[in-house]
Amino acid sequence: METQGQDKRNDFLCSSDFSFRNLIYQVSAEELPGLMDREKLCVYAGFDPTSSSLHLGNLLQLCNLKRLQEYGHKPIVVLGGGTAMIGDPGGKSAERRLLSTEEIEENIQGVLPQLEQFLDFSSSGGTNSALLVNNASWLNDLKLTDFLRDIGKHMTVGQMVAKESVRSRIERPEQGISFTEFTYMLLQGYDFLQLYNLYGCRVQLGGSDQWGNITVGIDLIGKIVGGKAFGLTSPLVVKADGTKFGKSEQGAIYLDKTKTTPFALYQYLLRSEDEVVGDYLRYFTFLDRDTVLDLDHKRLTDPKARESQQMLAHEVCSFIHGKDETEKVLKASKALYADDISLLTADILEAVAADVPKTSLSASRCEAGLGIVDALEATGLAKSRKDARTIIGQGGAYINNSRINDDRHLIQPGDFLDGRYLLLRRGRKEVHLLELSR
RNA sequence: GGGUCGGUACCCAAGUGGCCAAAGGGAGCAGACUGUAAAUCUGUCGGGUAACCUUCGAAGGUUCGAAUCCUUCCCGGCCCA
Repeated sequence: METQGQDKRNDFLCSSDFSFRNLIYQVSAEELPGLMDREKLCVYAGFDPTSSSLHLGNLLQLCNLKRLQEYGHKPIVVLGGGTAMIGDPGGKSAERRLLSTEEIEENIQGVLPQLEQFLDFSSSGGTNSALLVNNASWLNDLKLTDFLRDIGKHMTVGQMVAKESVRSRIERPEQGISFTEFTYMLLQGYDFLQLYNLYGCRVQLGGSDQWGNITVGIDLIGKIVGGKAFGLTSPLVVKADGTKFGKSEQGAIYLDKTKTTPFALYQYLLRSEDEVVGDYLRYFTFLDRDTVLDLDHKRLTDPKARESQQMLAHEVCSFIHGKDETEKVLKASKALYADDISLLTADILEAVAADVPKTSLSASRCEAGLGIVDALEATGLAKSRKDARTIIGQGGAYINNSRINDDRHLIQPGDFLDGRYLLLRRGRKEVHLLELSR
């Protein structure tokens, strides 16, 4: 439940904590883990503002930075205002659309406060308070000729083409890769060099797809200033079926509560599969080793209790949205998915109104009765009227947790709890609140 | 530039004048079983209550009738230059 204090953490070595959590996929040198235990390092991870909010896919590196900060290392968050202008080919099967400077600026405005929220940037953090920098500050004014002479000269095309991110695109001629994206790795390498020179930053973190980009930086630091830098990548986070973690059918799960409600985030995590929830607990929570092992054990002996899932959802939701919000969401989740209909009251719905998708409805609109089919379609729970009818026919439509089997069913003002709220549900997962306005 | 094969619904892929809103598989969605899990099984899977409407790379044409035949164009694979 609670994040561990410094005292307890010191019982464990930083590197053994990282290996316990399976956070180390690749390291550039065997000596890095030892270094993590003996010295206070400066480490960085970059985030390109390609969207106006961070999403679950960014969470692992954020957690890693925070974890390292708690072990006394100094984290630097690099906001990729410059690299976002170019676009990372890594992990993409096709060339991506260039973002306009306006879009990037807008995204920065969204992402900046989020980054600031997860790490300790205050001076009270001492010598290892976190630092946030935007690589636009050195990339955007970089002269092309300087760049080509100072950086480009140190990399051969052969090395660059050999990188997985580039090769996978070149090998598919129908995709191809533009010179622009081909250059991306050099910019990221240059970032590392800058951070090394400016802050003495010697370690870069990233997902396993960042390996090629990270090694470019290490090479540049070695060749240009004769320095020794390191890279550490974490495994790709996947779901039980092997697809990427953090994406729902509707798209990415965002950390911004206006884009993905805390309720939706909580529900997403709560539905984690048994096979992977143990990994997630290690990656995304700050629970100590014993607690994690205990949860592993309980999951084997009493999987029905789903303690791991609940803990995961609770911890991550608290980390992102705070404890108060999480308590509300917890209450909402219990009530909305309760088998016992009596638990569903107007008060509960009122409390969760902000967390659940909601549509207001004028009283006059349903005086004469609003068809269930229309309601499902209007709220977006069903993508068409036909879809709505199909769901009802299959027994997947619920009003206030009671199944509706008749597609001609009319919603009456009296169906609204306390005359105000009505809960519409599709299948097991999707809910939508109807609010009666007077 | 020449030759050749191809472009079908979210993806893969059958269909080669009417029985085609279009086989099959995957994904998705719903249900059963469970534990708001996985696996499995069932149903569904362009839109419309229906009559019917819109779809098979694009535009034209032939025909009572076209995804299927013809013409032009666009895009891709492979081979040759």
